[in-house]
Amino acid sequence: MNKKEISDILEEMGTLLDLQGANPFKSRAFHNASRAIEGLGGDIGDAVAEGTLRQVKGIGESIAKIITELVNTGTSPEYEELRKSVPEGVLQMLKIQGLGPKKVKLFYEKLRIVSLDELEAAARAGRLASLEGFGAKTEENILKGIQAFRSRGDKSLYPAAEKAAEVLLTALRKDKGVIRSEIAGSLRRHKEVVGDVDLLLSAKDRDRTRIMELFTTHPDVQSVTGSGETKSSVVLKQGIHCDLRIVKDEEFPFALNYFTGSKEHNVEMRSRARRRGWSLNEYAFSRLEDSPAGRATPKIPAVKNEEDIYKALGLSYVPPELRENNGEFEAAETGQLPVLVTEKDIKGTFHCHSTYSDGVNTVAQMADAARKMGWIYLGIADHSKVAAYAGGLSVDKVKEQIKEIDALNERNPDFRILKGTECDILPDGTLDYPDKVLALFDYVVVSIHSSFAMTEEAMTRRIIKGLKNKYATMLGHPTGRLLLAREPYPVNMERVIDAAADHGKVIEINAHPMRLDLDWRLCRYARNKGVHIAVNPDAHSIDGLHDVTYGVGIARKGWLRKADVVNTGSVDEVLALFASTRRS
DNA sequence: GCCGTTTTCGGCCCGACTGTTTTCAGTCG
Repeated sequence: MNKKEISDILEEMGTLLDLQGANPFKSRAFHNASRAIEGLGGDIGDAVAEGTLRQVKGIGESIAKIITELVNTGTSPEYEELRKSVPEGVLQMLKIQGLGPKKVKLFYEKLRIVSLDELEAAARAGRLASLEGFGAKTEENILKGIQAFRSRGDKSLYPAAEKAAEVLLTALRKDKGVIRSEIAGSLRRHKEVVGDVDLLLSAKDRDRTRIMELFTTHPDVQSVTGSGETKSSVVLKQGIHCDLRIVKDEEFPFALNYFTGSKEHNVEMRSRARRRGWSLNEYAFSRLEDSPAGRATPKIPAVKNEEDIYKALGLSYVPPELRENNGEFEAAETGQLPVLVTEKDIKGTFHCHSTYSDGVNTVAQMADAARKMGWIYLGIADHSKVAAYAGGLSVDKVKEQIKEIDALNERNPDFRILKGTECDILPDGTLDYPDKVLALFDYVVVSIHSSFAMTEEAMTRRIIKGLKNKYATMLGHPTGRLLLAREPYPVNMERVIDAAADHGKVIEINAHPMRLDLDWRLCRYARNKGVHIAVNPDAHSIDGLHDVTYGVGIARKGWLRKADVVNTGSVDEVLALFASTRRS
């Protein structure tokens, strides 16, 4: 059992204790332990074997015992006992916005509701209003919440799906029979949320069965929903659906193109092939029987890779992220497609949390992980004082953190930790620290965490006022979609971007795993206005740094080049840009 | 359940919002 699985089980145990109405501090201990394990560097198996678990803050005698059992046997009596106490459907109800353990417990105990379907029926029938403290409005909100949950479905966020896909591909590539292999589908197109993972590989016919078996028996596979010679489908332990297709190597470019999509892009590709007298499918180009009258069908060119397919159709190579039939064909025809920013261009990032506020790793650990990713700087931007729930920093703490960062920088001259803050924009548009405190930082990320129920006009003014502060550098999670489950707060982003352009401020693409933010249209709008864009993971742990991939995807879909992204610059370039944001 | 002593018990993050109340509990970030 790995770190993630242990952390998830501890989290679930905490939730189950909440549902039982156990001592809230006990349940919190489990939630804390879950976070502690998540932030643990190194292998959990090693920690158990070396007996160093108890040294981790938040892990005491009882939880250390549970973790040891989980690692050694795959389960634990305490966990099994807790699971038995609550039907599975009850846990699902907690995923509905606005429902917490207290209300769910009430539904379960008073009305014997044990599934989302039953909850929905009860809300429709007005049976929830019979409970003390519940009324029509609550029922309405619950129905809305269920609908939102269902429409969201069992989709996964990009970073999680990408990680799962890489693990499988790495395992499959070890088989000598695998010639070429690639992630396909919406994941390759870098969609923010993906429904399932498509893997494609090429191999000789005689190797197919063996490779398929390697796939369906992989340790990450929970259940096999279909298996054949050329296609198998499984559900992974993370709940992600995953398909594997195996084709002949000469078919690989066509299959990769076809299964990458999008559907709209494929339709246009095929129609362009037809105009040349060819037919295009997932295996090959072929000559049309009835080619366009009066014209000789051109010879079908040899295709070795995807680039060759585009070349044959008179197009430059279209990166997967742009394949939406959204202007990419026109640009590819005339050689206007930009060279897009890549993950390798990223030299660091700015919006990360540490143990000073609600992160699980120390500043030093975060910096060390960033260095190992090949970055040359990392900006720490912990919460400001009003965000008490997240351990927002008092002014004294700010000074303490700055001192620590200065000391770390002195010791490691080859890596730079940048001093930032994620400062709340208060309801009246002022910032949560006075100017003389803001002046202490290298840069200031301003963002909204409270009072979401404003009119669009009021919210837009609030954000623009916050952003216009002399010390504000960058707008954090800009489109207000704080959670997948939550509707974005009302804001006119075009006006905010215009204001950022006028005052030389930066807009971030926030890539927190639970957040869907600046979408690619706004990204493109900002670029066209000359606004600088930063790709930030909003990482709360060393693993969270990986989520920068999410923002890179959005940047690519917004047609951003390396030069458009702030964090492709050197330390000096970045600091100079940040200094320039203070002129206004 | 964990932590850290003022060292084996007592404290553990808090302010705003919502829907229901008429003084507050539950949820969220």
